[in-house]
Amino acid sequence: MSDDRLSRVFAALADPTRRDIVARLADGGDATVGELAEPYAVSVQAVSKHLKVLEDAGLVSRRKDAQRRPVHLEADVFDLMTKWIERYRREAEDRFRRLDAVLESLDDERGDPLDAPVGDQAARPAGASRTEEAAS
Amino acid sequence: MSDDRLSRVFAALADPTRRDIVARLADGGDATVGELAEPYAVSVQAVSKHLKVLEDAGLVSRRKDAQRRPVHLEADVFDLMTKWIERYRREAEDRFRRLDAVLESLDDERGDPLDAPVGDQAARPAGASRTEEAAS
DNA sequence: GTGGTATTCAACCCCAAGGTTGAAAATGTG
DNA sequence: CACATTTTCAACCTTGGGGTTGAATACCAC
Repeated sequence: MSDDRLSRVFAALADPTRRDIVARLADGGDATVGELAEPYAVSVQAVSKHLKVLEDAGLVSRRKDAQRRPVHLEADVFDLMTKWIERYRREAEDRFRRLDAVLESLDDERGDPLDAPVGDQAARPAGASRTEEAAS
Repeated sequence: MSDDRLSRVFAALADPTRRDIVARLADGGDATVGELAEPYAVSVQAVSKHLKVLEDAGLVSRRKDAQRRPVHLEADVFDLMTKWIERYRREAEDRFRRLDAVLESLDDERGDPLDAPVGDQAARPAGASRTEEAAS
C-alpha cells in the first residue's frame, strides 16, 4: 500500500523530522548527512534512513563528494503537491459556489433548482454517480 | 511521533483510498459512509476508520442525520498545506537565485562573494549555523 | 599500509496502521 | 414492539515504519 508517487511524497512529509530536514535544506542549502543529523537526538543511521525516504519520494537527491553525500532539495515535487491540492480545493470551492446559487434560487422563486445535482443534503441517497480512479 | 496538525494531515493524505475519498467529496459533495464505501473492495468498517483519520486531521467533518453520518469536506485545511509548501518552495527558490548571484559575481570580478554564505559546495563543512524548530 | 571519517547495510525491537470479523448502538419503519 | 438499516466499537492479525546497535564500505590523510 502506498507505492505511487503522491503517496510517497505525503508519507515522507508526514514525519516532523523529515519536514524539518526539508525546511533546513530549503533555507540552508545543500548539507551532508552528518550536518543534517547533528541537531537531532537520534543516530546518524536513523537520519540516513529518513533521507532515503525523502529520496524515494523524489524530494531530495544525493550528490557524491568523496565519502560525503551532500543532500540537495528537489523543489519540483512541490509542484506535484500543489497541483493535487489546488485541483481539489478548486473543485470544492466551485461546488460550494454552485450550492450557494441553488440555495439562492430556492429562496427566490421556490422551484426546480437549475440543473446541478449538488449536495443532496439528507435527501434520497442518490446511489449511483460515483466516479472512480484515484488521483492521477 | 507525528501528533501535530500538519503531520496528521500529510499522513492522512498518504493513503490512496483516503485521497480518493477526498477527491470524491470534492466533486461529488457530501456523502454517507455507505455511499463512500461502496466502490471499494474493503469493508464498511475499514472506510469508517479511514474517515476517522480524515476527521482527526481536520480534513472532513461528520453531520448527524438520523442513523446516517454524512461526511463533509473541510476545504480550509488545504490552506494549511499550501502555506507550508509555498513557504519552503519560496525559500528554496530565493536561495537558488542568491546562489546564481554569487556565481555570477565570482565569474565577474573574481573576489569575495557578497555576504550570503550560500551552498558551500564541497568546501569546509561549515559546522555551525543550523537553525531549529520544526515547521510551526 | 594504517588509521580516521562519513555513510550505508543488516539484523533486530516495538508499536501504530490498515485490514478482518462480530457485536453493540442509534434510529426509521412495518 | 420487532425488525431492518447505518454506523461505530472492540478484539484480533499482519505488515511496515522508525528507532537501535554493530559491522561493512568508501574515501582522504599520514
